[in-house]
Amino acid sequence: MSKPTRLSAEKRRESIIAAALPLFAYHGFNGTTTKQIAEKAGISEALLYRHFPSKEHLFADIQGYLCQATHRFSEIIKTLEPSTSTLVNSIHFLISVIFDEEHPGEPGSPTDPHVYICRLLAQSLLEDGHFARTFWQAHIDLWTEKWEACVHASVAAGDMIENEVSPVMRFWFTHHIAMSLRLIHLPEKPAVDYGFTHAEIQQQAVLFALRGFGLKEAAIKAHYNAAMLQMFNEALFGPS
Amino acid sequence: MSKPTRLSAEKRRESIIAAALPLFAYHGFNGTTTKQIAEKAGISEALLYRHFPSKEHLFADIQGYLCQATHRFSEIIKTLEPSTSTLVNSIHFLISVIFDEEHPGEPGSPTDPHVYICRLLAQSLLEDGHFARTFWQAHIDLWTEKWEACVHASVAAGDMIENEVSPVMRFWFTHHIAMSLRLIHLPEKPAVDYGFTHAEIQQQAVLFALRGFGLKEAAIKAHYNAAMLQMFNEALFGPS
DNA sequence: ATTATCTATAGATCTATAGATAATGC
DNA sequence: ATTATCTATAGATCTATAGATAATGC
Repeated sequence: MSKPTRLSAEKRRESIIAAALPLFAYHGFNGTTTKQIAEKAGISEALLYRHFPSKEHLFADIQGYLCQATHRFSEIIKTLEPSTSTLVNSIHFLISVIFDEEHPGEPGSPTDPHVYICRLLAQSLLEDGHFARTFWQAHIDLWTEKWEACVHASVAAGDMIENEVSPVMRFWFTHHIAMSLRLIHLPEKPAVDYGFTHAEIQQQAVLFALRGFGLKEAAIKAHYNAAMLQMFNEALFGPS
Repeated sequence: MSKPTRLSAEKRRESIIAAALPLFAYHGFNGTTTKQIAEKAGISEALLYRHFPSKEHLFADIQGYLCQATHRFSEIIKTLEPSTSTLVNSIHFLISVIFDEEHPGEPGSPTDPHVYICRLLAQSLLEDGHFARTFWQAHIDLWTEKWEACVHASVAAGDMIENEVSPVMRFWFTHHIAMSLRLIHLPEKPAVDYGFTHAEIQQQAVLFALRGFGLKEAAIKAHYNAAMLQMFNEALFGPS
């Protein structure tokens, strides 16, 4: 503790960011002190200020770092053929990705950054919204084109009722349901007691969204199999 | 300014709460100083502490004050007969109430407290969620019973496809769409550019929700007339 | 020789209180 | 006599910097 390993500038920067991210996410910009960050990173406050000119800069750098979209899915998406099936799977996937994030054991444990991102997004919406705007622009643009194609394909296949709601808006509404669910589950004790398990809520959200899109009942029955998708997910990401 | 009117304890308390609410809403608990509150209320910090033992207490009292549900609608709701029509109107109304709140001119202008409530709810979700839980419990319990009745009536009338999603959950999903829309429009520049006007977004959200509920196309066409409801709203609440 | 790191501290706030003063109501 | 209000300030933080020291790499 009093003998911190000496790191290269780059590594130290990263270690400070890694220490600061959970603190900012859980306590907000104003609720986090440079002292806390330094302590968590195992360094002095002075060193923090050698790497970042100010607390604001550190915060901005963290946000910038998170905006570098994971284009990991980008190529997978391109390979998917536009169809009802792809649409259904995508809706399920979208809701899962946003709503499924497991709670980190202790605040600050090395979990995937999604929990932190959701908190920072909400914080951003309470401020000028700049981070949220940039983040969504970077990430969502990858999807919309394929989604629109899926809607058209689904209508053409007779699986979906043609309707006046813009395909992109339907996508956003689905996203928004998942986002609110996530926000409500941010506190240790969820802010709403729905009376259903996490899996049930998720499944019902997907069904609501599928109907919201205008999918016909027969198509839902044919293409949406929650249990199967659950297994699919577990195979991909490991059991929850 | 330097000659503040002398108020009764009760009136002064209220004036402090009125001054503090917008500040807390816009800058958060940590982002608001007792000095700012005192200045806005036109009093000294010392007086603030005569009325509230601490900043935390003031904040808690504000939240408590906001949780006293406006039971204004409570009686109206009781009179509504469960029907497809009532369901459609309620969905429209729910989304309007949450999403429609106009932006206050300057932060702190005496607007209706809804804008502030939304911000405080979001802040609460980033903390322990206690305020959000209490607020929703107080307000939403009024609705659910009637809503379930509407869903059953609608199914019975042949307007809605019976489906496995819990009626209450369908209500929450609708609420959640509106809440996310509101959150995204909290910043002066909305965090998402949907490419539609406010009215268009709202109308599409209602249609998405109606379909999400399982309403049949014929029933939607028969009962949902956005333009008419808009006029209805304006007659009730004045033109926006 | 350069780079990473620390200790110590200045200067600015921020919450909260002590103690004094002015206005009201009986 | 009571109640509302103020000025002044203590004590605790909090951000950021100055200046010194220890480790690395050529």
